Amino acid sequence: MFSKACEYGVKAAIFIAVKSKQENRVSLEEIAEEINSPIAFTAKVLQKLTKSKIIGSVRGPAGGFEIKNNRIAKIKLSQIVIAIDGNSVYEGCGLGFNNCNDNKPCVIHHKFKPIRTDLKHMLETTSLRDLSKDINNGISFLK
Amino acid sequence: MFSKACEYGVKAAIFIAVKSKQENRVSLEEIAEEINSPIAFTAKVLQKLTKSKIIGSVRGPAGGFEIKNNRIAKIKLSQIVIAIDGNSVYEGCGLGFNNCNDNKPCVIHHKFKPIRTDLKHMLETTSLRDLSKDINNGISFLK
DNA sequence: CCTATTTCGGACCATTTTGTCCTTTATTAG
DNA sequence: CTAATAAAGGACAAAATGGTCCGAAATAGG
Repeated sequence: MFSKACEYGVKAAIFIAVKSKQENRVSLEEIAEEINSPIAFTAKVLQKLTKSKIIGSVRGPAGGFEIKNNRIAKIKLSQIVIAIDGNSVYEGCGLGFNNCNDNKPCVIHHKFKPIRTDLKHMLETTSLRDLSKDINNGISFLK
Repeated sequence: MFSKACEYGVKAAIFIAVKSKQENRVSLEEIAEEINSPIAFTAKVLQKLTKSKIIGSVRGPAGGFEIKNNRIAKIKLSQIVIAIDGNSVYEGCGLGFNNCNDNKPCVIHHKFKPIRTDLKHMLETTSLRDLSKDINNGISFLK
């Protein structure tokens, strides 16, 4: 469904949100440790999220990644997915056509449409705040 | 969502179903031409579908691929997807965990579950017959 | 039986994705 | 200013996926 890079990105963003609410910044190493991901590869993913202004980063001692508290509820899963995987999940046709639409549908277009719509809606309405709640409650996990 | 191989597999199976209803067998070349796919790669995909007994194949002159008419309504999209991509679409967690379930859910488990369930249901209830109808009516296309 | 046809199947190549390493750049503290 | 720290970013390596090529095996017709 999503690329590995995107999976790491979502997990990392949630962890950064959790930590940003509590205390301060988190380092790349802490993140990779927490979400059980390869360090250098995770760095690349975080760079994408930083360039997309989804997370903030500060270099040097006591630096790391952070998300301003007032933004945590505003950042939606859709933003992270688009920043990393592009909008293929959104626009992509189930059979890979790029000229498939309501007027000129591929054979499975109408079967896929409602599922895609639901997925899109879910991604656009689920915020980092929603997801970080369960972490604090110990209900869900990241690794 | 699905691999290229799987996309070709679905398209090919639908075309074979359409042709099997009308007349006789179709050759690899005809299939690749019709669904606009690389010939040799399509051959590999068709081999998988043949081994999975989803389609039938006959070698030699006037050979090709076919689906017995009484099977067209019974073959569901889910069978093709599983034969080619495995059951990752079914069991896979949205964040790639392999130990994620209702009791021990990942952060987005509950958000993903209904979407995955709908997708599964759609794949399990959509048959080659359903899909080949629109082709004959000229409503949908394969390339 | 021979030949043409068509799928089967193994080996190989290309591209994309995933992952590593190392140098540069920014920043903080002493 | 210097040293230590941590992200940025380029170059490279490994693995997975997508795709090609060619000979072997099956089969039908003459």
